[in-house]
Amino acid sequence: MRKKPTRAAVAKAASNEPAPGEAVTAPASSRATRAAKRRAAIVEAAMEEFIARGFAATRLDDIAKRAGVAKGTIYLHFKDKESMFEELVRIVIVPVVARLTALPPPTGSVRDLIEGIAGHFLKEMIGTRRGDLVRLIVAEGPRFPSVADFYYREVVSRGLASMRALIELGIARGEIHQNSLARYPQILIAPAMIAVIWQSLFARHAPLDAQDMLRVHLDLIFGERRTT
Amino acid sequence: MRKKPTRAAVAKAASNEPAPGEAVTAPASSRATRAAKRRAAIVEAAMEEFIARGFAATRLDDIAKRAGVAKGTIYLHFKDKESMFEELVRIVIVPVVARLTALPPPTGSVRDLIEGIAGHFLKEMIGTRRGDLVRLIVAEGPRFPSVADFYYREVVSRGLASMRALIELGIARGEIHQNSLARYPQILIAPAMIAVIWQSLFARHAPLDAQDMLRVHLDLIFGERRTT
Amino acid sequence: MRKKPTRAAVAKAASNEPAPGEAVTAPASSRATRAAKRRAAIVEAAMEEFIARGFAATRLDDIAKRAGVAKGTIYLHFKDKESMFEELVRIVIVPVVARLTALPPPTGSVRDLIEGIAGHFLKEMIGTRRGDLVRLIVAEGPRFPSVADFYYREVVSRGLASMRALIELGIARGEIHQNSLARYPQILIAPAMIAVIWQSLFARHAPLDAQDMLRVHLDLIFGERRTT
Amino acid sequence: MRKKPTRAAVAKAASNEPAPGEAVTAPASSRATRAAKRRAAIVEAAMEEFIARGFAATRLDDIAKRAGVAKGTIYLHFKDKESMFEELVRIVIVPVVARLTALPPPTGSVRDLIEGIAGHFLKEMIGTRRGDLVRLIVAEGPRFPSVADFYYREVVSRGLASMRALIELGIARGEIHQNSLARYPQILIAPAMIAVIWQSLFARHAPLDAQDMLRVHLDLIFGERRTT
DNA sequence: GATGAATGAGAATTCATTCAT
DNA sequence: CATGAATGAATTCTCATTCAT
Repeated sequence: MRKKPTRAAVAKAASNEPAPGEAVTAPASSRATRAAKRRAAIVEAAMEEFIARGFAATRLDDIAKRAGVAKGTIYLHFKDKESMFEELVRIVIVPVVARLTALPPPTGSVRDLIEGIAGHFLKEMIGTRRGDLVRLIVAEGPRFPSVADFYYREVVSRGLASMRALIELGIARGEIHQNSLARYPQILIAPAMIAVIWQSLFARHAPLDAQDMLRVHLDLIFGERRTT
Repeated sequence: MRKKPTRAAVAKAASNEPAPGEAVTAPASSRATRAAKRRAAIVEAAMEEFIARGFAATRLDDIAKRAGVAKGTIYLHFKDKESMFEELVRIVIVPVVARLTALPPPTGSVRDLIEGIAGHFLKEMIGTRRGDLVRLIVAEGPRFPSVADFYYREVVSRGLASMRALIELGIARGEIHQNSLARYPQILIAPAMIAVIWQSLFARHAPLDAQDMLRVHLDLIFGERRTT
Repeated sequence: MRKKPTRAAVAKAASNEPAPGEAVTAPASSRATRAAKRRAAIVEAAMEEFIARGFAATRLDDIAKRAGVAKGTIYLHFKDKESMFEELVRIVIVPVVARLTALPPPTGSVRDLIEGIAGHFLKEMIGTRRGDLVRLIVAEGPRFPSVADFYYREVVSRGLASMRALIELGIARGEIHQNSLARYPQILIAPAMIAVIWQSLFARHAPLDAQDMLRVHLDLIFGERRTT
Repeated sequence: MRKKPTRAAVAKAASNEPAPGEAVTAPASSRATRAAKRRAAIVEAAMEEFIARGFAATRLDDIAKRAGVAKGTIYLHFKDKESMFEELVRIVIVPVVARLTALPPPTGSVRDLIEGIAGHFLKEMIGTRRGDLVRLIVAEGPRFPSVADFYYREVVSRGLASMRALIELGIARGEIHQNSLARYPQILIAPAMIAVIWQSLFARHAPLDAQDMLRVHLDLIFGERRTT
């Protein structure tokens, strides 16, 4: 799931105790921390570049420049461009997964729950790095099956499972009347996905109020709200 | 100092013999016809390659090989790789636009109308070149604004306008009860789009019955059908 | 996925062993020194090739081969072929300019002065790289206005100014009787230029004794020497 | 001396009598004439292009376009680019040679004679195609020995012989006092050559009054004119 | 560990030349 | 004869990857 942690990374973790008798000014972390920071900088920079240009058109040179490291340094952290890309997606997606798993405090109506989750999701996605990441995966998926696989396994299937659970809860509570919806939790997600893609492609032609669209869509599922 | 009969040339020479017994009226292919065929072959090949690899990773060499022409021939038809890509999208999209415009024979219920259209759309899109084209545009759009623009202008805006018209008709006829839906025809389209993208990314993990999902989604909008 | 020790790299590694018994003080060539040597090698090689074939017909590949570096290395030093050519001319011309500026120790007769200068000039130019450079500039000047400009500014205008000064000195001292000559210092130079061009074009048909021709020309200006 | 006249040219000259009984509206010339015109157009166009861009950088496509013929037509008249260039120079130079040979109507003083000839030469050369041709030969000579050879044989050696004859006449008549000048007729020509080259390289920096410079130079040889 | 100069395979593009029409 | 579409060798330039310092 996580890839082989790179020779270098391992070495880093293992060795590099300050030589005995050497001044240990910067407490403990020193080397290891700096390395970690570098790695983070590379990941961050790479993500920006990959999103902006796609895999093939991204130059390691630019990543290095943006990350403030030398080109060679990248190879201390990643085997090559391809595995960098694959690891990258993993690294960036993990926190998303965490949030997905740390599900909802099941209070209030199912609609409010979903509206809250989806609203939050949209806020995080629209016009954000994260939203672009989705587009990146759509774009490069076919050439990086392992990325598509990972994304499906970690994000899509889990997300859909959560949605399905919520839908079933809604049905059980009588909030949702259409039983068959549980078969296609994708329908619940679809407008949000569309909104994300819309932003990066057509925002300048026709801005889209994703939150409002979400509400309309939920009205479809839960029935229109009484504005009372 | 150059030249040699070339596999392609040979093949062409061979294939152009009219089948025995066939009328030899038109002196085989006129020069213009030949050129047109070549061009079509290039377009076809290029589309395959671009879809399979994305813009940057596609080699003109491969396009040429697949189209059965020499590399240089491509440059007789297209200025360079970029404009080839841009023109390509236009060329392939135009027939789609035509079909969009030649819209509905307004018979029967709005639901049947939409189900017919969307069903046809899905059948044409899923697992087809055309579906992949959508993914390609999503993937390359940000780096080819002119492509995104064109697609928005010719396909998206028109398609949405049609959908909006249908929704309004549905509302007027009392088939659709949620007026606000007319504000977001995207919602009508969303599941179909999702299905298209799903196919090219996740089909092997979890096949998706797009037609069935469409029905469920329409049930959401029009109310569930009595199975009577 | 790349690499291989490369003839050049091997050669370099071999040649850099300090000769046995040689002082090994300076740790061979520092990185900077190496780079400078490489650059010099490229400049040298490029000059040879450009002179031999002209700008358009020169292949970067050949320059690289002759310089003993990889093709890509050239691009670490020069933006592209054109700017390489332009910089090259500058680089090669600068020392010439220096010598032009470090004028003459004004001893003896003006004629002797000029004969000394021009003789030296001819010795340096005829059958030398430097002479060919002049031809190269004549050849490529129209397509490289910046080169022609540079050459005019740095060499031609300065050279003519020096000549004019000498002519005026000659007039003042009564060695030159034709005042109008100061208007056209080009006349002083002309035979030398002709000689330079002659060498590279017609030497094998009819060798030209440039030094002797120069003497005859100076006789024209200063009056024939008494052979006493 | 002249190259093989090209299969096509020969054929053209030989055959193409109008078919008997055919209307001979456009008298005699018809085919042959048109071909000759074409050829002339190609020569003219090629000369323009070669002068403007040099041999290597000139595209046959551009020559064809400028000449108003198809690219293939060029190959009916010339074997390939190289021999086209070589023949071209010959073709353009021949009339020059003719004029050189049809030399002097030996009237008046030698100085007037030379001033007339050189003046005419300058008028024809400066800022003209013909002047640029000289530069072209200087530029491409080393890569086209046959061109340099031809030019030397037909133009340079003859021109110098003429000059030498004139100088000797001048010496015999007492107009020229420096006997050694006859050894280097190049000196007589040098300023004119310089002027020609100057025009195409430095004219925009510093215009040069070639005729005036010529006069000053002749004053050097013949003594200053009394303005009486 | 870091660096970045060097490498050279690879890709886009050009253009002289051919040849079917 | 003329044409110009087609060819593909040749050339420039890029960039992932390596490795000496």
